[in-house]
Amino acid sequence: MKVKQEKTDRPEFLVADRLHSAAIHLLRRLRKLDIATGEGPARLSAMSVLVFGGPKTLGELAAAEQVKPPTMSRIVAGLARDRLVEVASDPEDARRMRIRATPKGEAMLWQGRQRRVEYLASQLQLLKPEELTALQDSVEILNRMLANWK
Amino acid sequence: MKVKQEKTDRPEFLVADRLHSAAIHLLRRLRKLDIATGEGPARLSAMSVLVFGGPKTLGELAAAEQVKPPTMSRIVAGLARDRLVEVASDPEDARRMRIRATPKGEAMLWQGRQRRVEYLASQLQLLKPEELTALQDSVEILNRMLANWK
DNA sequence: TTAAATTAGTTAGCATAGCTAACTATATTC
DNA sequence: GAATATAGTTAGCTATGCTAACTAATTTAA
Repeated sequence: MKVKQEKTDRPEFLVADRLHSAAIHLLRRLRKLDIATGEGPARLSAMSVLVFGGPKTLGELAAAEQVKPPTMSRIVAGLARDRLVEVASDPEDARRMRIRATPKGEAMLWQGRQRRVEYLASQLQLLKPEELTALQDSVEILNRMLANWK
Repeated sequence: MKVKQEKTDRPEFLVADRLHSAAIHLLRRLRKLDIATGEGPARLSAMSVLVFGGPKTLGELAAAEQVKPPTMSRIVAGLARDRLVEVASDPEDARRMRIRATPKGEAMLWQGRQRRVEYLASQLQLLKPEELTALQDSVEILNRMLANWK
């Protein structure tokens, strides 16, 4: 362990590792709440893109979610089966499909978000106000960084 | 959308949602690096617990990773098959198993971390120094919060 | 103006990772 | 010694990721 000390002491190394760990454990816990909505994280994330970003083609959705088309194809099929999205073919190009959230889908997303935030908020209460502020800022830094990744 | 404005304007709501989104997208990207190690995130996370926390029983590992025993049982079986961990029965209690990382397992973990940090570091260079510092602090706040969750 | 190439999405089939229910084996308790 | 409790496993389901190979539609080019 001692010989590897120089490696672990590099600050980006530590940030990378701790960030990885935090993301894994955060998602594991939030996933349990999401089970109550009856939908998994990939579906919720796709719904979120549709609700906040408006209708998208399958390819656009796959790109936004950084998954391959077959993966998104199956996710959309599931959402459509549950009437959370509506699929229509693009009149301009019959290969494309327009995917939009239904009112049912929007409602589901709001409820899930509500559930998540109520749980998270109860935990955030344990933080000092300045910690919450710091976290808030960093989440935006993180999201900006993620948005700019190649 | 307008009618729901009060909800979305609550700061914890926004932090929760953005954090959720950031965690999902961060993990999707890191997962792609981890593919190069030939191991999935659950395996890497379990290895990390073993390497940094020392040998554990299956139940302890499952608890640390917040998954059910059957899930961890399969993960450990895969790690053992690949000789990344060694399993020995506890002489005190034959029901228990002592799971420890092998040198091969430790090496794999170091390499994966190395790969991750090199990728992350290249992205972190795009941040201002004070943003990196802020992120670093917040990751610790987050990890503390996660550690204290019931 | 057809033929070739490209693009959008689907289908089939594989792996990982989560779960519950039901099981085996060992320890503990009464 | 019998009943109960505990540690892990096995079987089988779901969801989510992938690649390879396909269909259908559009665009490009001969």
